[in-house]
Amino acid sequence: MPNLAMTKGKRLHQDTADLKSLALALGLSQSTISRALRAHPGIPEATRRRVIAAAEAAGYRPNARARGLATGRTETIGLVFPLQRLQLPETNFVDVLAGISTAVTARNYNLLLSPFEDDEASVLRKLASSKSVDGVIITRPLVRDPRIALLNALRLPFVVHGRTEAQEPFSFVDTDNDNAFERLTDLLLDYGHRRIVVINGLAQFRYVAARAAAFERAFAARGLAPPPGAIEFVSMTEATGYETAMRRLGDPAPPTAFLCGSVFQARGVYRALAQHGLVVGRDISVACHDDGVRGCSAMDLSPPLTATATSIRGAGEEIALILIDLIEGKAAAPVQKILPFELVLRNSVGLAKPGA
Amino acid sequence: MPNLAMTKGKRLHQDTADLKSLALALGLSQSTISRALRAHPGIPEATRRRVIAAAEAAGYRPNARARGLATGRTETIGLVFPLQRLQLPETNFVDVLAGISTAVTARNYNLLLSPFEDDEASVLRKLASSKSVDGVIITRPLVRDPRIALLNALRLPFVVHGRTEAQEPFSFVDTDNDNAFERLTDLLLDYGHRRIVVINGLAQFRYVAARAAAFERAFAARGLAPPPGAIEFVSMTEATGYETAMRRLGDPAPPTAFLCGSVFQARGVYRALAQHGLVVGRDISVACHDDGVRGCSAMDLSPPLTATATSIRGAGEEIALILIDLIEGKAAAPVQKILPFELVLRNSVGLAKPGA
DNA sequence: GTGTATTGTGCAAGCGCTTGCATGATAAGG
DNA sequence: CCTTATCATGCAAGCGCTTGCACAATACAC
Repeated sequence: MPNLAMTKGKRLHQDTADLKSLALALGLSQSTISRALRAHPGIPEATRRRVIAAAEAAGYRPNARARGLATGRTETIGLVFPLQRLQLPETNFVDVLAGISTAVTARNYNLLLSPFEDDEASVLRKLASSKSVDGVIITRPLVRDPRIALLNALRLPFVVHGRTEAQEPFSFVDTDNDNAFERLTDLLLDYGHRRIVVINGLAQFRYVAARAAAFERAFAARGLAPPPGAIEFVSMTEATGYETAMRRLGDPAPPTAFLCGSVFQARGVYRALAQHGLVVGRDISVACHDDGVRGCSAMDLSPPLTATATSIRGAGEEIALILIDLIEGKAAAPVQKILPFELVLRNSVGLAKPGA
Repeated sequence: MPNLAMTKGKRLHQDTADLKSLALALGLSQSTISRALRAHPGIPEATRRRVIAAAEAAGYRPNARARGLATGRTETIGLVFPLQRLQLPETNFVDVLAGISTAVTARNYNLLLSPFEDDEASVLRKLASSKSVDGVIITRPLVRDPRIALLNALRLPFVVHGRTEAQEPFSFVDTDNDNAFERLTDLLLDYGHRRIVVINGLAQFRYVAARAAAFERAFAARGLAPPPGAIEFVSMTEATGYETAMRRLGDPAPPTAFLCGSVFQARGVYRALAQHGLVVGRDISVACHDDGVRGCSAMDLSPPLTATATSIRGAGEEIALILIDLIEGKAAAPVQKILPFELVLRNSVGLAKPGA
């Protein structure tokens, strides 16, 4: 009887490394091997060790498909996203992805990337009905997002990166946008600014709406109303930040402060201000929210930019961990986590000019 | 007998959407359904239509695991990469990933992301023996890369992004680094430059070695020898470009031209030159290779940078397409493709100062 | 009308694993 | 020494699909 355990070393004999041959080689049944490998109770320590040693030597790894078929699990999670988000230069998506990758690796899961061009729903349906993943992550919820209902109907575990309005419960991880923007607005108000322009994101996203509301709340809390047209709903890019700032600086009563949704936009604002010969922190103030995107830190602008800081990568990790917990039954249905932020004061905010 | 084909519409009844129930509902055997769905010959058009309609109505999609187990295929390819490449800000990896994603989506395959921390070999082994993918993509080959032999031994189809020395045949897609660098060097030589500093990548990678050799070849072709210490083997970042340029500008006989491996490095060089009050294209020349990384184009520097241009995203697409062809038997074993480049002349290269 | 193709469909055996239940062996209890 | 609990292991039935082969029905030839 060939003892696979003895043939370790240089040779790779994956070809025959299935349960059956292992069983044959060890003189045990497939069930025993399987249980030993999974550390099921009832298998004596000695046997287990023997099995594990043999498996290792043979380079045995259970066939994922067969295992999946038998268990109904794939130990794979899916990340569903618009293909475009990998193509645009200015995005925090890669950071989220990095976080997810880290968590998935740590938990020994696989990550299936499911980009879509325009029909996200059908990708989700396919993932669900073909049972290629145990759960999915979806991102950037709209203000009212139909995916929640769909995924619930499909009974596919999922975690959303971001919140949304929905009848039904769902799990999400989100930045504390509301409080971050209220805090930033408060700060600017404290410094005497009233003519603040918010360079926000596109209106269809929930987080954008939340930020707008937070901005208004901060004003309202002091019995003030934000100036009309204070909030600009534009994309999250340097170019847009630049254009918007340039345009608003031409206002009859130009803003004394800009509040940006991302460091990308803030960069553009800085460029516009420089072009106008305005010194940030002295002539005009800028603050923003900083997701901690790689290579685009509020700290690296000059002057360094006052911002609410969070780690979008950390969010990615959190999301994946929660999804896996959900899948493994280690957590119950709606896990809702709002990540804290930290306000980091730097030199980009100063007192509003008295005359302004 | 319930006719699933009639119950189309709002209801989602994925729960029972397996072959067996479909067969039952249609009064056909599972084999027939399976064959009809896969357009096997011998199934009359009429039956096929009926089956497809019913399947669609029922939201049926074959269970990927079961199908995989039966066919030995998963229609999934793996991308194996150091987790780190998703964490660093300056990388062309995301662009490659975008290209791969595009191709994979177009060919209706899935993409499994397999990051590793340090032990790539064991990830590859696992992928192979657990049969979770039909093939893998590996990147950035070393000068002599053990992965080739490993993957061949594992009999896992694979395509390498980049070339390497190897006894055995293997498939790859690579930029034409050799000729691009020879061409760039030629250009600088034409302009009279001799004291050129090459800011290359880290020496362990094959493409770095190829570029160094190309540089020397261009000199040799004119019976010249490059100045000693001409080639700097450093990382591909702005910071490194800056530091290296600063250092070399302090040479007793400072370079009259810099040749950079990436736009990232070139940016750093520009910064260093500006700091020295040198005008690019007049006082000193710079050229580089431009992979077309999102958000980091040679065109956007000022002055715009003369460069050999390729599309790293296109390379990603190509790689995935070739791997899929290989898997599907549409291509035979070693497919080796070297992507062309285009030399784009801009304003960053001028004549070497006579006295220099 | 018989013989042979051709056509449409089904049977059943896997694919490689997990797992409920059964079984034989050993240990413990009286 | 027999009974019962405990332990270590195996049997066999799936999981949901694909596919080689067989078969019945129909079409065609003569």
